Amino acid sequence: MDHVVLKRPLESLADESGGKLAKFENGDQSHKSSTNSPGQRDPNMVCTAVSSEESSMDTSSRPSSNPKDSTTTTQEDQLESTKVEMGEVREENERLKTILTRIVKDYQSLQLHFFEIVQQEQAKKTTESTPGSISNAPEVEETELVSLSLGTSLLGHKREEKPSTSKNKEDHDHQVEQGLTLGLQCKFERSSSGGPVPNLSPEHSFEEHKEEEPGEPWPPSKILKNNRSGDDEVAQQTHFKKARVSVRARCDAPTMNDGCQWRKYGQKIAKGNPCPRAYYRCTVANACPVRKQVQRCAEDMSILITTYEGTHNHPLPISATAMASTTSAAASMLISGSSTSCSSIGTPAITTTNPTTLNTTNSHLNSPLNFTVSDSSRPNQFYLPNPSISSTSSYPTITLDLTAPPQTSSTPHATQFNRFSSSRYSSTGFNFSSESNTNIPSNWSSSYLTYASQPHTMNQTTTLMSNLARQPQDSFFQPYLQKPTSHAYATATQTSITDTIAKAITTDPSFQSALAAAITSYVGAQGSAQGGIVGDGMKLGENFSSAIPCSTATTTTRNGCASSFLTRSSSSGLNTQQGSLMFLQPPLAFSSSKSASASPVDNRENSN
DNA sequence: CGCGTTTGACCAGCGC
DNA sequence: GCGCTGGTCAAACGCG
Repeated sequence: MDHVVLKRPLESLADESGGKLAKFENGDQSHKSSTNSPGQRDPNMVCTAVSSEESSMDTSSRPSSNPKDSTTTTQEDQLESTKVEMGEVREENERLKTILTRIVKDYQSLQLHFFEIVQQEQAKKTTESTPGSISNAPEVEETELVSLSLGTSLLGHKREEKPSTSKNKEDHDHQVEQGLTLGLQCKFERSSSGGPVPNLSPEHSFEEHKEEEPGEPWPPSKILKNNRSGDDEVAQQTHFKKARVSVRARCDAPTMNDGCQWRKYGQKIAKGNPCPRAYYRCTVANACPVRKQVQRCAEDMSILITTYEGTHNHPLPISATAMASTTSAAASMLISGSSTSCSSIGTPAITTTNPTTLNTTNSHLNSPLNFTVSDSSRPNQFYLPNPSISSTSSYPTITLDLTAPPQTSSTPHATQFNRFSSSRYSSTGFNFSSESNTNIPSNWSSSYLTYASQPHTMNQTTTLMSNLARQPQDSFFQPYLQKPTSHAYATATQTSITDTIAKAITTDPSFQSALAAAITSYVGAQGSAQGGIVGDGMKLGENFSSAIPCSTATTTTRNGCASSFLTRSSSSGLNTQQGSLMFLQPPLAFSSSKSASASPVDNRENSN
């Protein structure tokens, strides 16, 4: 009955968040009853059960008015306990309201701080830049403003300004091309142009995502066509299916053991790589749309490139949730960038020779991942560890680089997180189950990966989640921060803004807090959007985004935000594993108590 | 015999 | 229209 505490805070947050969270909540309500399997428990579902219990209690209390009813005593007890719980709920509501207020304040300070920094950078740039190189570009005079919006205010009138600034679609597109938009509700305004450039409001961006990423990204239309089913989903998934998450890791085995069961269904020699590319599909569930491609890097045979496509539509083994959540989060963030820059902007190729592998400057965060966003539709735009992988692909791909690639980052911070250079994955290197942590690089095993076996380390878990969210954010900022103008300017802008963001993140705790909250919320929202149609299990991201708005994640240990919820959820009788999973697997189905023991496939992979 | 892998064929998308 | 390439299918094959 402790779970009853959870729902009210969610609702109160939803109310205070101006409907966005409420939307998620409702979205969840709309389908969770039919999608949660009996064995799966999540806060919302539990709360639903509690609610129904309460309602049933109400109905049953009518006959209890009969003094002769022998159940009157027990019902009164239940009523009293419910009242007590309601009191707890109110307390929790107050607590969460306070948290939310703090978030808003953080966000506001963040926004002000960032504006200041950007203006300083712009002033610095105009004084330092050589007039000859970029003075010909009219965009030099532009002032770029990045707004990291947490989904509050501002947006209404921003939207209203849209029609006035773009007289027709062409103009609109053109402006959007020049005004840069980011996945995390970033806007760039051109002060010289007078009017604000159409930007992505959070609502807009979320709505877009809901339209474009309604659910699982797979199966492709072709497959569904063959299956003669789900025509509507085909149309809905057409865009999102293109999101890919590629993982580069040193691995001796033919494939990484990521905890899922895979069946090989094909093998091809890809152009430009003597090593064959193997195609696997997930066999955990019959109709699971997830595919993965495994290929050795042509340049370094010890590097295994595993590319994941799709979202699992079934509960995952514990051992698979870490990788799945990682890839899903990355895909979500990629999609956020793709949908805002590709779909909305419809921008042509933005070229730069600078790779965009980026790393956060927060060295203390211990995040080991290098995130690379690649989209071959934009030639030479991204760091492509293996051209054969994505040079001809039409899929936007985000690469999680767990190796130590050549230091080609455009920022000086890139070397800080390449700590895997000496770590070679064994065949079980990606077995995220609790038993195999010894094979995992210390960075992961000590923080991110141990969540499955140590749910009580929630601080570590949430911290790493935010790292995961923050780091790629930085990287996929870059492609869209560039303007389709001169290469020199694009590079300068890119570096400048990246440095600006990095500086802001590293110097201002409020910035860290607010940005982490924004990203984690966004990731959660993405997860919600994806999970909306997937159907199985709850949409974990909802809980993450709505229940821990300040998740603050990164700063959980510092300011104690969200600790209340986390503590509760982990101590409220939930399966501890689930409790831990809840915050790390936004887009994925809830895993039941399925054993993490290796499947036959796992064994096979392990044995190799 | 069941299950998974292998491998050649087929199809679709894309560029020339 | 043609060729190239990526992706998938499905029959053949191997293994336990």
